[in-house]
Amino acid sequence: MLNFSTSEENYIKTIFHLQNGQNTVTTNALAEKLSTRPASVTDMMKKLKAKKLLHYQPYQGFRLSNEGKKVALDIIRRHRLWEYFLAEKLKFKWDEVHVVAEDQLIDKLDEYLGYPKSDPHGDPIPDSLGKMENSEQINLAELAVNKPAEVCRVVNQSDEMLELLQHKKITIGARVEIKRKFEFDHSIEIRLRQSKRNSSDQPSFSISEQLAKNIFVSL
Amino acid sequence: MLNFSTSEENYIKTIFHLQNGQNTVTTNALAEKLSTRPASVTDMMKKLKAKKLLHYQPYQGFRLSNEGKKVALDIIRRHRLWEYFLAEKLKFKWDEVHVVAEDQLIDKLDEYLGYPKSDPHGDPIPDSLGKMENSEQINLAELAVNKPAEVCRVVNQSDEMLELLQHKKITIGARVEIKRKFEFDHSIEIRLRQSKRNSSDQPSFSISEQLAKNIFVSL
DNA sequence: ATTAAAATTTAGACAAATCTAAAAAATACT
DNA sequence: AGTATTTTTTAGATTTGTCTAAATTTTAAT
Repeated sequence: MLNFSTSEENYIKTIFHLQNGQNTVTTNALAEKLSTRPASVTDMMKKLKAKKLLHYQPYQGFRLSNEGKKVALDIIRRHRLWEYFLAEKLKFKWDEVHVVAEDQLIDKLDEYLGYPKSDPHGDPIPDSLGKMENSEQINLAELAVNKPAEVCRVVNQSDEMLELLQHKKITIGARVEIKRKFEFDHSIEIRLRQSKRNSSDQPSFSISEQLAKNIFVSL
Repeated sequence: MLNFSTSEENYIKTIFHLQNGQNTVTTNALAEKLSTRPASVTDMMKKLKAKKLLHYQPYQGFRLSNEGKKVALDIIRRHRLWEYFLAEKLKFKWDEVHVVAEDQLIDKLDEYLGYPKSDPHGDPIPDSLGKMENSEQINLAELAVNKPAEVCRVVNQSDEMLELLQHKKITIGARVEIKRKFEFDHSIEIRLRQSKRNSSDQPSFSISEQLAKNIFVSL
């Protein structure tokens, strides 16, 4: 099934409710229900007709096609399950569930979840005042093998370091991971991970443990 | 705190992550991270600067203002709590939580909630195939006098209706009966019956036939 | 210190969703 | 039936977020 914008979904859902049975829905009725202008309704009707979600002849009103009804039911299902969740789990009053503001919702969700301090990836969750546990930064030499991390600080500004950073394109924010650690010469083999765009990994290269200790990463 | 579009939020969150510490973020870095074009980034930066969410001088990179950081933390909080919920309650794998599709989400939510058949207003919830129970319900205006029934659905969510429900404590599942119908002004006198147990009746009150038509009951 | 390359911004365009004002069609009213 | 009123549609504009291509600024390299 295709994808619809929030606006399209709103129109579809509202038409479904207005066209009890097989009645045809009028432009004005729909405009009023959606608090919009008749002209906007007409515009949208053309689009929904083009997507075969409804039957529509100019000046004749409209009704959902079978496809449109399917979409409507899917939308209604989502909205009602969501409202059930708000009332049943987050303890909103049953007549509040329509107009729950984002902030309220998040605070209740936080409460419901038991004020977790970090998300499934281990990233810290700020509290409602924006306070967040300092995500611990560790130096690159201490990073576990194969664990991607983000370069967040470089404390040594020696020529050697700057040379390395520039040459290997290690920048703040770059994602890196360690491929291997070599005990015998205290070097580590690392690799930059490009963003999704360019998903082909860069070649790996080695740097000394000494230098690595000056590069800080966060998970 | 003001309101931001999804797009703006994405930019703010991403800048926050890129500018670990007090570094300045570059146009290209941001464009790559967001899978968009540098020109689009510049456009958005102008907007965010106008909203005082970041410091920005052309060609000089940008960093979030204090206000911008506050907004970023709020966004991050929401996203991480949501991911925590997906993983902890809906049992998504920790590495799936980023890219959960709407359909999957709703099906898991349905499962988590125990496949409820109606929402907090008593409206039936379609199943994943779009099938919906239509239990025989009649509207309160059509209920016979002195015949107790159970409120199972309220279809009109106008302010007037919500006011009435709250004031008179009419809730889904409440037992009601009609004491009299007044033809002359199209009003009906109704009374809530407490549970069968406590049969001490509440005071009765009148509501318009018009409103009553929007309250559905089952016998 | 110029020049070449890379990064960034501007200019101009487009799609989505809305609006106002005006035109056209349908309906209601003598 | 013929006019007035209401409803609906069209035309043209606006806002948001994006894009491409060209211009500009910064940085790197000889």
